[in-house]
Amino acid sequence: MPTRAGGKLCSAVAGDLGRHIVAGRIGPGEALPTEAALCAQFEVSRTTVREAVKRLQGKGLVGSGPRSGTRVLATRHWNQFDAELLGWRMQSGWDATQLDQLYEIRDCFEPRACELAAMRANAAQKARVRAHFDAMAAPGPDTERRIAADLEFHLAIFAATGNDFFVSLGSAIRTALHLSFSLSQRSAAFPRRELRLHEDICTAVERGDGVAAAQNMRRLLDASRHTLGLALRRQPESAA
Amino acid sequence: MPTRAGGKLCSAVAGDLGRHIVAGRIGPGEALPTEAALCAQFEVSRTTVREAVKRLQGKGLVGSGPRSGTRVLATRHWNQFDAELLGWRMQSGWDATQLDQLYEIRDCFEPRACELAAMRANAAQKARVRAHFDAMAAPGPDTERRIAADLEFHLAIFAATGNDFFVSLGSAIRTALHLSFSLSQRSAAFPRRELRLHEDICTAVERGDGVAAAQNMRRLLDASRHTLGLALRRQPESAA
DNA sequence: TTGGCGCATTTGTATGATGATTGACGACGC
DNA sequence: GCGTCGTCAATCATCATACAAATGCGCCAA
Repeated sequence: MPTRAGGKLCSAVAGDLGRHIVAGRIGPGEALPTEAALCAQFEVSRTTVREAVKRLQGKGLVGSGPRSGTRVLATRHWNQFDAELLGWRMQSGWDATQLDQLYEIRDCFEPRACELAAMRANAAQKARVRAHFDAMAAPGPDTERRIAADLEFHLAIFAATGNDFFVSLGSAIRTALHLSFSLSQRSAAFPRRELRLHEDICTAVERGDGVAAAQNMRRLLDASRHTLGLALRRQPESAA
Repeated sequence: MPTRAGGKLCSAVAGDLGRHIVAGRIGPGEALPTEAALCAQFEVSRTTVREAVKRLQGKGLVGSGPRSGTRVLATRHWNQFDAELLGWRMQSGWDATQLDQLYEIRDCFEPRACELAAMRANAAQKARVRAHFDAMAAPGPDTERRIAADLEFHLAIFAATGNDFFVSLGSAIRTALHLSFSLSQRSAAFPRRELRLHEDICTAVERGDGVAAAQNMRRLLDASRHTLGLALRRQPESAA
């Protein structure tokens, strides 16, 4: 298997620079050190520095030009759905506001993804969703594996939509989901309600009941928010 | 202003490779030509080739490793929300299925974005939305400018949500929106209904009426779909 | 004051060389 | 005959150096 992330040094430099940028230590509009300075700072060759910077360019973090140096672009140019970028943001600290924004996004597309999955999933896709639920529900002390199963459960639903954009969204927030799953300490006290909601989603998808699947996903997101102690900014339509 | 896309040659090579890949001319799992071959093919140096490949790596299109060469990754690794990637996909042909997938995503995000914008936008943000609507509604033969105003209208709504993810989504699908706007030939026969719906959205946002804003955006998306001759996969809740 | 021009700095591109990693193939032992 | 292990070679990763191009800044002159 080819190394997905490419080389090592280059990735390390890109990661270091990326983390510095997303942490705000080099504000938008400011220039990065010159290539020569970066070479000295990281003790690597100019080739490596340039390849690292090219990675950041591809994510919309920086733009460069002769004489003006390499400058951090405004955040609106950043590709917030880039998996690496999200990872860097998380590692640089992740406050309640950012987590709230993430849930706002999940609110948008996860219920809808459930609905589409229920409407379109074939037998194999449904089986995968069920399998990941089973792995999640299985008793045992292996918290890490349960979190992984939870994550795969959500990703399987995205895959079942048959829409590449949903799949991509899933990959993008994979790390973020992993964080939020980890945050809710569910080792011993996995909320029974959340587990039940997962099962309800699973069943609804298998039945092809899109409305129920979406509804249960909304409830699950609300429950997850509650577990994390976040405010409910969304109007709970279960009240309507 | 620094050149946002970075260099020229490097970007050209990355674009050529990217287009080839998204067009499926180098299927997932297949290997790209070796660096030496690419140098010969594009008549550039290895430095340029490697920097271009690094850009593609950053987008999840390819992964590389010694001896195995640089291989195209499975589409699930691709960052579908990358603006450049979307642009390449469009330039490589854009069939009804892909356009439909795009609208499925817009269905998820845009109504909710309208709702949030209505709930949170400050005076300046509301003014920007209104200004772009005015530019769009202004009479005149300048179709291109009207399309640009339409695009900015949607982006302004994303910006007004105050959620970075929405902003990023806006940038990501910017090119796609531009295409879909262009597809619906609205030079002379700009559908009056769509214009009206834009105004309704604008007014609802100004009033702070999130529900109405979202509802009107749903109608606008449906109308836009209709204009493009796409099937309505979504259950129109206006019937409920 | 203002206009243009030149220069220095920084990025962009090219080239050649060396090292590190890994997949494949063949040799060897069981 | 089969499996394991070591060698080999292909390919990417990194480094070092050199030159070209572009552009912001300051200087100079009108």
